[in-house]
Amino acid sequence: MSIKGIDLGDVQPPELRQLQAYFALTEAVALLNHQVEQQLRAQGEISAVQFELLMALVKTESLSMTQLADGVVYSRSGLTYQAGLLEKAGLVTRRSNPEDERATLLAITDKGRETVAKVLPGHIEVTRRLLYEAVSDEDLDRLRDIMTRVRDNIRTEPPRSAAPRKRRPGRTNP
Amino acid sequence: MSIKGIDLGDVQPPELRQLQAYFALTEAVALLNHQVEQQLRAQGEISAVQFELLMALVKTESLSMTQLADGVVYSRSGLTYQAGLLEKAGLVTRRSNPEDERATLLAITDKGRETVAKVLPGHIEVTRRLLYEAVSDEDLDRLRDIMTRVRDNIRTEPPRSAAPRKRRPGRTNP
DNA sequence: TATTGTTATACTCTATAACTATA
DNA sequence: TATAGTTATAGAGTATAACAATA
Repeated sequence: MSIKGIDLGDVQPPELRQLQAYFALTEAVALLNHQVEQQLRAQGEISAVQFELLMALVKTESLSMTQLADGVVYSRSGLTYQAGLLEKAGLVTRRSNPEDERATLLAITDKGRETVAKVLPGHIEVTRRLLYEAVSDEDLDRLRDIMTRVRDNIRTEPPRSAAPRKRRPGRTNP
Repeated sequence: MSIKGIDLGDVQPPELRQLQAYFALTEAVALLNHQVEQQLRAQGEISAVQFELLMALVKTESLSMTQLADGVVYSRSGLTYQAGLLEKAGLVTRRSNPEDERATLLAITDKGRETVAKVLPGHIEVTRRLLYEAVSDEDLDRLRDIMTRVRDNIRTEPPRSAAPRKRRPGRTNP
């Protein structure tokens, strides 16, 4: 198989279909993220990352940095940076964990909850218009199942560069 | 419906399912992109954006900046920046279009083709391992169809912030 | 006047490595 | 010694606005 103009040699039809799926996937998500960023910034003055962090905190009341990092793709320093921004904006608090003085516990504030409440309807609106409008309910469930599987697949086996440090005990190799 | 710990008020079950799909989607793609970036950087010293641009040029031999911008999420200046990097690396050439001296035509070089050829097998390998391994052939086709529809849906109607300037004639409003 | 592209600039974000403190 | 987190710093990337040149 060859893509017009270049000899792609080993790219066989199944791989080509995979490439198409991959490009459609990443392009769609890039466009989607772009719009979501705008909406979150406009209505809540937060980024998509910060929204993710707030959503994680909303569900749990208090998380350590490490626990939070498990849900995001960031380096530890990047997370510290974002936590700093959120704290400065009054959306979260940081305190040390009495049971382990090394840890920092993050908790969402009332203002943080307000921000989530303020931003969430618009977020749902945007994703509905851009994502779900083009997708049947059936496909939506399928999409969720597929991507959940993909996410779990990526999260399990391969070395996560987002976690240069092993979080789980029992592993000693770098 | 409420997510533990906060009253999310208007978030009804269907919206909740949508949110779950959205988060799974973006999280999976973020993880995926991360790994792909590493592979491309390691094997070809290019970023994912640059890979996208090269792939677009491989298929067409010559594109203007505007045409290229249509396929990416970038601002014009961002594209100029990336084109500059690619040119400096010797992977593309820039020349002006004889038929419209305003335009800049990009073309991939032999070295650019070599880079694509060098990087593509690894790219396919990574996406296969991370994306397709968790997905049946059937689901893959479905995923491609769904995301293609989503992409087209986003690209058509709403105002694309990536194109602050209208590319198509006949629209005069800012 | 509208369009194509570049430049200058400022800013956001991310990662690496060194560092502190606790377990 | 290993782990949790922060800081310092450097680099990549992006966007905005002003600009030059062509249509």
